[in-house]
Amino acid sequence: MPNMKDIARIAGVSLGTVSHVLNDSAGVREPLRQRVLQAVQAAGYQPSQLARALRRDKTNMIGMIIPDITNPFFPAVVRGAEDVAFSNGYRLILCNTDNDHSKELVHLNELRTYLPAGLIVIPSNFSDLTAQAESYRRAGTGVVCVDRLPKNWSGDSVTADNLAGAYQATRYLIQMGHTKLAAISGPLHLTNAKDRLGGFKRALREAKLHIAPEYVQETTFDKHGGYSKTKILLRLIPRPTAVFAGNDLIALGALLAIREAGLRCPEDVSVMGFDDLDVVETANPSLSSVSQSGYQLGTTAARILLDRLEGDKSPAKHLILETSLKLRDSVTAPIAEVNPGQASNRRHGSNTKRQRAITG
Amino acid sequence: MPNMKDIARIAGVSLGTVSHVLNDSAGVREPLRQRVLQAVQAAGYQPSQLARALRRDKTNMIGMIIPDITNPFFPAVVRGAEDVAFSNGYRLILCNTDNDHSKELVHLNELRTYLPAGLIVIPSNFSDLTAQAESYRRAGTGVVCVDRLPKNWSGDSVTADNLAGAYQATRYLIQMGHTKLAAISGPLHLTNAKDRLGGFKRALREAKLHIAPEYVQETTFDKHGGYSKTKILLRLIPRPTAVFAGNDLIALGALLAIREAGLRCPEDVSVMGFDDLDVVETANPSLSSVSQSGYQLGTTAARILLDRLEGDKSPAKHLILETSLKLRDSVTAPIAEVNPGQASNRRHGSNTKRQRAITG
DNA sequence: AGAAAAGATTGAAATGTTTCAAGCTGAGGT
DNA sequence: ACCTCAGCTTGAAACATTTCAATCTTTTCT
Repeated sequence: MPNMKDIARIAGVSLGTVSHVLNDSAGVREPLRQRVLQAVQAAGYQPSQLARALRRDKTNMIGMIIPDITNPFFPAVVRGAEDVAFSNGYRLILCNTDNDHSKELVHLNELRTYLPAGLIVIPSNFSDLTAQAESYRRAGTGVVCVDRLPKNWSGDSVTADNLAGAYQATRYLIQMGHTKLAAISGPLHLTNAKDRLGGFKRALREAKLHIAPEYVQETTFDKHGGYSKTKILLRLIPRPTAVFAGNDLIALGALLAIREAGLRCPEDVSVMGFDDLDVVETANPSLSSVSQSGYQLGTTAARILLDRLEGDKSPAKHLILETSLKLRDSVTAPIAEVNPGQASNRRHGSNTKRQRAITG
Repeated sequence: MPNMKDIARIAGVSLGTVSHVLNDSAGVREPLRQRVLQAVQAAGYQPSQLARALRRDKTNMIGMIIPDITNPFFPAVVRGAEDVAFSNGYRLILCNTDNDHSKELVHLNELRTYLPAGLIVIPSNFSDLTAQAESYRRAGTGVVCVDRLPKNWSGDSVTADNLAGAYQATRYLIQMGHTKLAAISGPLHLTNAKDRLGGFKRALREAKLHIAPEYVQETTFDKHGGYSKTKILLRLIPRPTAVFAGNDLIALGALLAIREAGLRCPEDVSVMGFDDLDVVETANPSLSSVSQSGYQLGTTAARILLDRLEGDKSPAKHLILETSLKLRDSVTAPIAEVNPGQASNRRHGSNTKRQRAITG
């Protein structure tokens, strides 16, 4: 691998000149410039990112810390971030925390020694990111939080409008005629889970519907959580006719539990998910869900970070992205109640293209 | 951030001694050792990975190049690789190629300037990895290929036993009584697609079944490909009673097309997938599939790579991981043919736990 | 006890950049 | 023709480590 010294020799100029040509860091007269550029071409020279980073005290790598790439919501976020980062010359270092804040801490500490230009983080459970980010920021490293926020977070963040999305979805369920609603929330120490439940409750309040506390269950954001909590909900009397799930995985678990209980969705129980993962379209039945764009979450976070790296000193940004309601087959009016026509209509049209988006 | 010089000063020793203590690169007498260690503790010193890499001419980062993290099969591979890499002190740089070999080339070239310790690659379409890897190897950087192989690949590789998996699945379809079989293959320039189709054809040959060429369709490894090719297959006369899909996404697309054609799966058409993604369990109907472990693909590749980095000079390894057949609701005997009892049995038991694994 | 060998410690060079101060060149004004 | 000044160009220092050769200590053997 040729280095800058080689280029300097080939072009017959000094080391400094080569550097200046490469970085536009000082005016270099055209003939010299050309000689350098040609030498670079001829030798196939590529500057060592390592040496450059050492000297500059900053790499062009972005640490991306997420709970688990295997969770179907996160890949889109990562991809969004990678696309923006890559096209601006940055690379992504991927770290999985398994939602374990001590593993997150290990990543945070070890990443430091690589001098990343910035961090994009989906915080773990009980994340201590707020404290850690402080020390990163002192070193001039940007930190952007995505999807959910750790305790006391005051830095940049990008999240979906979880509250509005859940509110809208719940209001829709109520409009369809449901009054026996239940919710299965994600872990309530996560801000996104909390906001979603908040939206659910607000819609209930506005409709003057009261539900007993056991109609709201809290669990982990996965299929098994949805499955086991749905089993509990289905034993309640009166049985809920609609379940608002904290995310799609919970909703898929709910579907399983409903089927296993010998009940049908949506005839006996309607289910509403959150996230609108690709897979819910092929679920049985296809799942109605609150749609949020993980990809956009990722691109937006990366964009904010890059702006910071380019010197944006404005106060912390808290971007909230819109959600929309995707209606499919898992929600219908409660059976033998108001609007039976609409209900049956909804049940039979299993044409895959049927899908309405209510935005805002 | 304290550096080694600070530690040397605090401990009252030379720079070299600190380095030796930290790397065990030379015997250091206990009292000195302790002083150094204490100084490290006291100052909270962490060595700069950058400087170390510059000097050693090698980072502890592993470049992971994959088509698209958003494709549901790949996250598990990445996660497997990350787990092994992380627990051995390595970090993963994630690069998406979108199956575009020129984008792959860009990544390959740019990664070089970071001096990665190794590369784990799921090659893109028409990948030129073979040539590129040569230059990496000359620089002492290991390259391991996963899931599918580029042209003329002779280096380390880890793949699933695509041929055996497809063979087994097809034989099962034949055992169930199907004679009108069809296949929707992934792009045949990809080795995994080719092997799967090979397995399919071998099973046909052994059973002395002949099918016209139009019963084998080739498409991309995604839902849309499966959807559009299934539409073609369903128009053939006689209509196939079973479709072997090149992967689960194709199979999910097939499910859509079948439903849209007013037909039912499995009653009218059985569908067999490949990969056994998490999501196929909740598909409608739940999908029978050839199961392969993406996670294990990832861990195995990382393991091989790390062994190489630790000096394993043995000849190129070509690991082939076993697959197993996961039976769910999307496959049944052809209707009104042999074995009607088994068929109806299969159709009605939609208990999610029903699932048999036939291994080997 | 003395010499040799083995082992511990050190200082400096080297890794490939960027950047800063200093020196150089050439143009423009007198 | 000389001076000034601006703009180029350069060489060297700095970044934080590893490693090698050299020096210094200790141990071991006679």
